[in-house]
Amino acid sequence: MTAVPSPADGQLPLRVALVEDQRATRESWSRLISSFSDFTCVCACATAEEALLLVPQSKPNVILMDIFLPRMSGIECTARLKAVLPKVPIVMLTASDEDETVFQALQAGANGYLLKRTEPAALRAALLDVLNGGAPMTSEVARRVIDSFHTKKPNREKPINLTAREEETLVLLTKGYSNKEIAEHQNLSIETVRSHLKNVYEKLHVRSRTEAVVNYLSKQKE
Amino acid sequence: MTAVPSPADGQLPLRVALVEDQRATRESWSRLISSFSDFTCVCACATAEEALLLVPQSKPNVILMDIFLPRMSGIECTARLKAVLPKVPIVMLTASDEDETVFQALQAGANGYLLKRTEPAALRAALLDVLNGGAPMTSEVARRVIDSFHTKKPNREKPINLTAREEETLVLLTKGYSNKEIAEHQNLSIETVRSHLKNVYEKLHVRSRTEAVVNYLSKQKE
DNA sequence: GCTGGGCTCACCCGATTGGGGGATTTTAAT
DNA sequence: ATTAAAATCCCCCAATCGGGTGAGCCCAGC
Repeated sequence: MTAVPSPADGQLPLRVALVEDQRATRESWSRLISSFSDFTCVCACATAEEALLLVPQSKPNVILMDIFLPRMSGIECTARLKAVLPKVPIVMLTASDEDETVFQALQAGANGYLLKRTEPAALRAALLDVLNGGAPMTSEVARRVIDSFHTKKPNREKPINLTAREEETLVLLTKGYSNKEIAEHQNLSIETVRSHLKNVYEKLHVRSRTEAVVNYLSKQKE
Repeated sequence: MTAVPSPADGQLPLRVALVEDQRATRESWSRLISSFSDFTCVCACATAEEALLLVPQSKPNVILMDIFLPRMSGIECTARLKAVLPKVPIVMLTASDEDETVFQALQAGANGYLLKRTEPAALRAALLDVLNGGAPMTSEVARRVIDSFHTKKPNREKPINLTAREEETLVLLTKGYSNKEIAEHQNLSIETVRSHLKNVYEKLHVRSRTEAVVNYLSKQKE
């Protein structure tokens, strides 16, 4: 959609920052990136701490970040860099296939996710993709991300029929209101609110407002 | 990773089912798919109802589903087909860029998501991708999916320092436990729990357990 | 026309919660 | 060694909450 940002859209090579703890990998990736005519690796850091210091100064157009770093993880580092450079896309790199880290990284602000065994051509494509606002991912990773959308829904039960008032009351509950506040908010007697709430509790099989709120909010998230 | 499933991995063409209400589009896509030597369009339905009837019989290896269908949406249809054919990947098609539908479709069980203006070659690649367990998406869509992981964080405030015990107590609150239950769970006096809770309330600037829970859960979601 | 469900409200009662004081001990940091 | 913060526990008190029971009112469907 939008054109590649930053370097005046001219012929200046796109600036890549790399964070990777293993020296051999770091150096070979750095060389690989600079070998592309339209890219240059302007920063190659070995640790998260170093990255926080040097990456912002190197004014990169895109950042490649290893997930596993000593001490501070690449995820934490991603979150912190995003705070300083919110516009610069960050692509995570990982050798392995842990499920958890994918989401943590994405939640930390990562824009893409690549396995380290990516081919040079695919790496270049991914860099261009993310610079154009895309979200490069390998098939496997995309699959896992998508899977997180279908996650466990053995929810074949009845959808629980709350009446209009009961629903309203429940929603106000989830705003943190007390019964009195809900009553005022709806121009009802406190007793009526309590009455609706009793019905809600029964229908949701809970015994307290907190349980009801947790129950309701967790269903919203799905 | 895994090889393309089903047709004995021999030379049998891969079976595609198509659900698309607009006749012109449906027929041209159907022809396009069958024009690939390794694919054949075995079913082209105009409505969700028709799809629910014919698609399972046509034993497809993959399903292409338009999002916008008359009466029952492609999303609802996807959910129902997934109930019958859980293993068959479904790729959603859409002409427009609505944000909401993406997630609804993915939650309904869609495995990929393509814009209709996809090139023939890219369509073929996407079909192969999803059959190999990938999750084909255009850059734009992938971007939106990824964005859903970083949503809203104008949270530049201080991170609120809860002590270990306070945090534990708060977490148990969000499980819907009462003070007594928390006390038992942690082998503490109820008074201690109340004490921690008072501190939590003060730090979070809330006045009730429900507010604390809402506050905490909303931060988790980000 | 009757019935049932939803909505409204009321009263009682015991348990829980929130807010206000403390006090003591353990742990960590200076 | 001194100090500060954290963690533990206690008591009091008023307010809120959860559960039970019951009672009118209105509207839609049979």
